[in-house]
Amino acid sequence: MASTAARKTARRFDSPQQECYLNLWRSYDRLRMVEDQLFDQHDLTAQQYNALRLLRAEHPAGLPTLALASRLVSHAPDITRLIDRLEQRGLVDRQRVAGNRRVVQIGITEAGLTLLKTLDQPVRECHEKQLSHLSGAQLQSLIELLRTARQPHEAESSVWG
Amino acid sequence: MASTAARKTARRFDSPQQECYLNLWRSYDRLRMVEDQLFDQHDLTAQQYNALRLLRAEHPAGLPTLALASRLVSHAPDITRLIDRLEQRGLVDRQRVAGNRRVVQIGITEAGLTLLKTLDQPVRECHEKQLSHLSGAQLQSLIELLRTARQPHEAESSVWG
DNA sequence: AAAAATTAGTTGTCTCGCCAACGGTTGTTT
DNA sequence: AAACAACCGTTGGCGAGACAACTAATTTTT
Repeated sequence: MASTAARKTARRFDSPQQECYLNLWRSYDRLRMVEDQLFDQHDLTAQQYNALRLLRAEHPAGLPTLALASRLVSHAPDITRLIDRLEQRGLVDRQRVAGNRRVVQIGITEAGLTLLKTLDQPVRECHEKQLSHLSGAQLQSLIELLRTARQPHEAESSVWG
Repeated sequence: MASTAARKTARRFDSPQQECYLNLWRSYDRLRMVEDQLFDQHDLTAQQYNALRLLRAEHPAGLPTLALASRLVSHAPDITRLIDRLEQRGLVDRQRVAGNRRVVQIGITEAGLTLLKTLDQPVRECHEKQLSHLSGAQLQSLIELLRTARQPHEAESSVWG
C-alpha cells in the first residue's frame, strides 16, 4: 500500500528528498570517521591529504594556489593557510611565477612525496575497510547515483562535474 | 571490455572503493552548500538546526545533553558549546534533573519553536532544490545504498543504524 | 561505609572553516 | 598614459570542530 510506505517515511522525515540528504550526511559522517582515524596518526586532515595527492599528480610542475583549491573535493576558502601548514612542515613549497607575479605556484617536496608513499597502502586499506562489503555492482550504482544527485549543483567548469 | 573500464577508473582513482568514497564526499559537499545558503540567512548551522529539530520532536520533555548529541546526524564532540550558543539566543533552555543531578535536560523554548516554524517550508523547498531531479525510485535506491554503505560503521545502539 | 569506578557534562586549548576586506599585479578603457 | 576594472592571493576576526583534562554526582566494589 502506498499509504504504508508514506507513513513509514513520515515517521522521521518530511520528504524522500530530506530522507535522502540526511542519509547522505550520515553515511559521509560515518565513513569519514574511518578515514580520519588513519590521517590522525600522521597529523593530516583529509583535505590536506587530498591537496598533496593533487600536487603529486602534477609533480614536478605544481599548481597555482587557486587552481589547487578548485580541484579539492571539498570547498576550501582557507586554502592559503592550508598551504601554510603544509609548507611549515616542509611538505610543499611556494614559488612566485616569473611571467605573472600574481600567481604562486605550489609544488610537493621530496618530503611530501615520501609521506604520500608511506600512506599509499594504508589509504587503500582504509577505503577497503570503508566499503569492501559492497559488491562491484553496488559500488558502481552508488557512484552513479551520487554523481547524478550532485550534477545540478556542479559548476560547468568543475573537474568534478 | 573489462580492461577499458579498469583503465577509465585508473585515470583518477586507485580503487572503486576510493572512487565511491570521494564521490560521496563530493556530493555531500555540493548538497551541503545548498543547505548552508538557507541556514546562513538565519545564523544557524545545519548541526544546530538538526539539534532543534530533535528537541521539537521531544517537546516538552526535552533530552539530556548527551542523548541529544548521540542522535545528531553528525558526530558532535562540542555539544556543550553548541547548546551554549542556542541557549544564549534563547532557543533552548537547560534544566538540572531532580532525580539525577548529573543530568542536564535540554528543552526547546517558544522562541525556538517559532524559529523552526518559519523554517519548515524553506527547508522543505531546500531539499527539493537539492534532489528533486531524482525520481522516487532513484531516491529510494540511493537511500538504500547509503544505508548499506555505512552499516558496518554504525554502533549497534545507534538510532541511525 | 570508605574507596574505587563509572557517568554526565564542562572547560581549556588548539586547529580548522568561513566570510569579508585588503594589497599588489596585470589587463582593459578611454 | 591615466584611470579603471579584474585577478591572485593574503590577512583579520570569529564561530565551530576535535580531543583531552577536569569537576561533580552517582553507582559499584570491597
